[in-house]
This record gives sequence, C-alpha cells and structure tokens, in this order.
Amino acid sequence: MGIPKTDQRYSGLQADAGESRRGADSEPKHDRRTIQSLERAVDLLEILASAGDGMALTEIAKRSELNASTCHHLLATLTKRGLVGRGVSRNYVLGPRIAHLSESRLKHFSFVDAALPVLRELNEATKESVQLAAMQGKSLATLAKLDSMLPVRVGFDDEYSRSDAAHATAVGKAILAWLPETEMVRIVGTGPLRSFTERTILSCEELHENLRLVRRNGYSWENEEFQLGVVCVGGAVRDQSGAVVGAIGVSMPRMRAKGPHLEAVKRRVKDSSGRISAICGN
Amino acid sequence: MGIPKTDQRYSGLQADAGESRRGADSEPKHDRRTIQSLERAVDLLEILASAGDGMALTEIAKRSELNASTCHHLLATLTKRGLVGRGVSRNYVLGPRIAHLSESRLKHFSFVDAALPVLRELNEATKESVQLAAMQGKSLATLAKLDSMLPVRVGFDDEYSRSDAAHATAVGKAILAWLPETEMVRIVGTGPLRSFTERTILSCEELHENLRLVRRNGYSWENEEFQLGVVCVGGAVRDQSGAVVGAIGVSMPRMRAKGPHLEAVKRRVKDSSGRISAICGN
DNA sequence: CATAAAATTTCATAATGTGAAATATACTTT
DNA sequence: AAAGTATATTTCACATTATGAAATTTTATG
Repeated sequence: MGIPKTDQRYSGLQADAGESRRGADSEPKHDRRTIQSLERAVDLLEILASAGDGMALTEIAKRSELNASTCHHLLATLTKRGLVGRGVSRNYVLGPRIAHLSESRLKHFSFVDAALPVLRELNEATKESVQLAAMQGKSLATLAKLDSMLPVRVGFDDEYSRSDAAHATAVGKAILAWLPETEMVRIVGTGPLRSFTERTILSCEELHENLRLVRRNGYSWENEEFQLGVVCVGGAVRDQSGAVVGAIGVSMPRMRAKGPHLEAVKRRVKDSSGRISAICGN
Repeated sequence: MGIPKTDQRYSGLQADAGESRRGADSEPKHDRRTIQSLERAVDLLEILASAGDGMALTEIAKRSELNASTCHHLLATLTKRGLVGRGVSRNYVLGPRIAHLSESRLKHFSFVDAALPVLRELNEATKESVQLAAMQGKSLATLAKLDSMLPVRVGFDDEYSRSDAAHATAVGKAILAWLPETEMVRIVGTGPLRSFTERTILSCEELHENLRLVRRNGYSWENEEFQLGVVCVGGAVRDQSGAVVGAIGVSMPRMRAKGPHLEAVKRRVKDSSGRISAICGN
C-alpha cells in the first residue's frame, strides 16, 4: 500500500488491435461451441496424467501456456471436487475421484455398444459382411454381425459359439496373436489342429509363424481356411490395460478378395479395431 | 422471423429482487473461490457416474437443476474431450478418457504418499506412535512409522518385515479381518499359532472369533499380544475395488490404554483409515 | 535471519458462460 | 405418410463470471 497502481489490465489479450468495442462481428477468442474454462480444466487433467508423478503449479502453468493464477483457480476447483489431489511436497496429482468415475464407468460399460457404431461404419464403407467376436472361456463367440448388402455376399450362419475354430478364422487369429503364450496354448492346445478345409492350418508351428506375422502387420487374415470361397480380415480390440477383449472381422467372397479392394479392407479393419480399442480406453 | 421478441432475459437469476444494478457490494451468485462452469461440469460427471447406464439430456438437466441448454454446452465440451461419450440410443455416458486418466493415476499412485499426511495428523492428535503396514507375500511389512513425542512411548524397533506375527498385532488383524478366507488361511495357516507373550491368541478358532468382532467394530485391537506393556489399535485401508491394501495402527503403553484416551484413539483410527481409503479411491 | 521463489488471493475489467427462444432432429400417433 | 409432440441443438443478447496483473502470503533456500 502506497505504491500507485498502474492498471493497464488485460494487456495479454490485446492481440488484434484496431477493433473498436462491441464491434458488429468481433471475432471470438475461442471455439464458441465449447466452454473455455472447462476445456482448460481438461487440459490440466491431461497434463497431470502425462506427467505421471505430480507437478508444481508453475510447471503446469508453463505446460498449459496459461496464467499461473488461472491455473490455480482451475486446480482449486478440481481439487475441491476430488478430481485433483495433492501428493508428496504438495504438488498436484490426479485425485481419488478419477478412480471413482472410472470404476463406475467400467461397471456399466458394454463392449458391444462401444463397437457397434464403428462396425456399422465399417460395414457401409467396405460393403462387406462384418462381425464382432470375443473369447468366452475356450470358445469363440460372435457378439454382433452385420451382413453385406451386395448380391454376392458372405452370410454368417447362426454359428454363434465355436470352441475349436479359433486357429481357422481371422477373428480367432486376431485374438490369439495378442494373448499371452499360456492363454493361447490353453485355447488351441498342443496337438494337431482341427481341419475345416484343405487350406486350414494344421500344425502349431505354422500357426505360430502365422500369428507372428499378424502381430507384425497389425491385422489377421484367413484364406478359405474355415469355409471354401470365403476370405476374412480381422483386427484385435484391446482395453485400457492393453489386454485383448475381442476382435472384429470383415468377410468377403474369394472373387472380391484382391487388388485395391482387399487393401482398402485391410486398412479399414486396422483403423476400425484401433478406434474401438480407443473407445474401450486407450 | 416476424414474431416480436419479448426479451425478458436472465429472469431465472432474478431471485433476489430489490438489488439495483452494479450495487456497491452485489452478493456473488456462487462460491467465488471456484469456477462455476467447471463445478457444474463435475456435477454432470458425478451424475453420469451415479446413473450407471447412460442418461438423456433432459434427465441430466433435471437432476443437475441446470438449464438444458447450459447442460448441452457443458456436455458438448466434455464429449469433445472424451470425458463423456454417447452410448446406445445416443444418450450420454462417461467417456473413454476417464479410463485413460484413471490408468495413468494408478500407475503413479503411491499408497504410502497417500497415507502419510493423514498418518501425521493421527500422530499429532493422539500423541502416540503410529504406523502403516501392508502384506508383502506372507509377511507383514512396516511401510512408515511416526514415533510418539511423549516421554513414555512405544518405540518401534527396526522390525520392518515379519512373516509370522499377523495374528498377534493390530495392523495384522486389521488386514486379516477383511481378506478373503483363502488368503487369510494362506497367511496364518491352519495349525497352532506362534506365541509371543502369554496373551497371544494361539488357536485359529479364537482368532476367527476375534476377526469377526474386528469386522463388526470397524477397527482391530491387540492387548499385549505381541509385546508386554504395549497395546495397539488398528484399521484397514482399502482401494477403490474394496480390497484391503494395508492397515494403520496406533500403539501406546498399557498405562494410557484406557478411558477416554483409548476411546478417542479408536475413533480416530477408524476415521483415519477411512480417510486413507478414500484417497485410495472410494 | 534474510532473501528469493513459488503459491495464493484480490480485484478491476471485458470476455465468456448463460439461458430464453428459435430451430432442427428424433420419436409417436393417427 | 403426415401431422404432432417431445427432445436435442444452435443462436445470440446480455450481465455474470472467468480472467490475469499485481499484491500478498507462504514456503524454500542461501
């Protein structure tokens, strides 16, 4: 008290000069469809998540490119509500309420619901039959399927749960490829594999080699190994911990499984499985 | 267009009439220490978490007692950032980013760090020696301890990890009481228990009876069962899934373990273990 | 104990969040 | 189908509220 106040405020926002007050169409300073303070708060949460082991206010302010005071206001609110907490040496960390929200989400989360919109899009884009499957115990269960609308198409029968076909289908291989070794062995066994067509992989060695390629490529495939005339491309779906929870697959008649169409299908399967995994938590 | 605009806006906030505009000390409409829009957004997240299986906008607006439009703005922002998603029939659900944040939090979360401030408070309040312990395999490990500052006090020796004393200590019993039966048996075994003093519980039946009481009371206790002259009160610490991750304990000389002081210690141990559990996720 | 650095609070100001109304979209009902 | 109804989304004028520079308090460091 005693020092005269300079009061040249809000200078930080005077970027575009020459605009008189209440101009007819003054440009908004941010995406008016969203709420600035809330977006900034989410930024802070993401920063705390990325930094791992807690962070001081100044550091957060620097990374978020926000005024330290603004940061503090936001963090104080988040702290009050438990989304942010204070760790050792009182620096900011993600709070207990985050775990609570996540717990609640997980309890009511449906894998199928999450996948369906993406599956529909895949079906539209490829014009082929698509399916979603998951392991239930030792058998591969089809959780959802959308048929192609083309005159010549792959029609899935009601084979909703098979216990010995994982090695012969694209969805099965997509799952097997990312399972821990022991789990994989539990499902396919160690003996000779069941044959469905003359192209079915019969030896465990050949299957192992095939799964290695699946991991390298990011998608699985199947060349009339389960049904003659049907070719299928599959992709794994993972949850937030990285564990496989299921797989998607696009099935098409042999006649269409070539050239640019096949390449497009592979690309889209990879993309779609990644997107579903993202919805599941990554 | 063509309909004359009535424009009697912001009528929803005209709760306290008689206050002329820009009054010298116009009462703030909310806690000025926090950011309104952000608090409202957190409200919405909590509502979505409680409702479980998704909710329509109107329902959310009703429960939050907010204008539907305001709700929509907030939800749109949260959706853009992945904290909220759209479930079946496009109603709002908690989004994938919640899982991501929680995952990151869990990865860097230290149980000891979370407990320390509360432990310090407990130490200050009771003036007694306090400790934090957890099961590591079959042995009970002391993770942190704070000695009493009174002249006559319980001094912990460097017994940082004991494998056969769970049944004879308050922290051990606090953990055992909430462990699944099989886990409990794995730790204490089925045979006769090791004796430390003439008061140590030696039979499994008696231990079972004691643990039942621990569950009923919400705290454990130990009457010179491990060391003569030392009385201890313990409380379990749980994570968000409800599983026991450890326990805290307050140890005092027999001479002080009575009357109002003992009652206060019991109450505070219950409270502190609950608070640490809350920080761990509930 | 001094001095610097970081955290928190205060407060004037205008930018932004707000909500009534308008419009668009999704569901029923006839 | 078409009309009607409920629900969702967008728009926009306005005043409340978020914002950030500066002051103050707290915490770390020489």
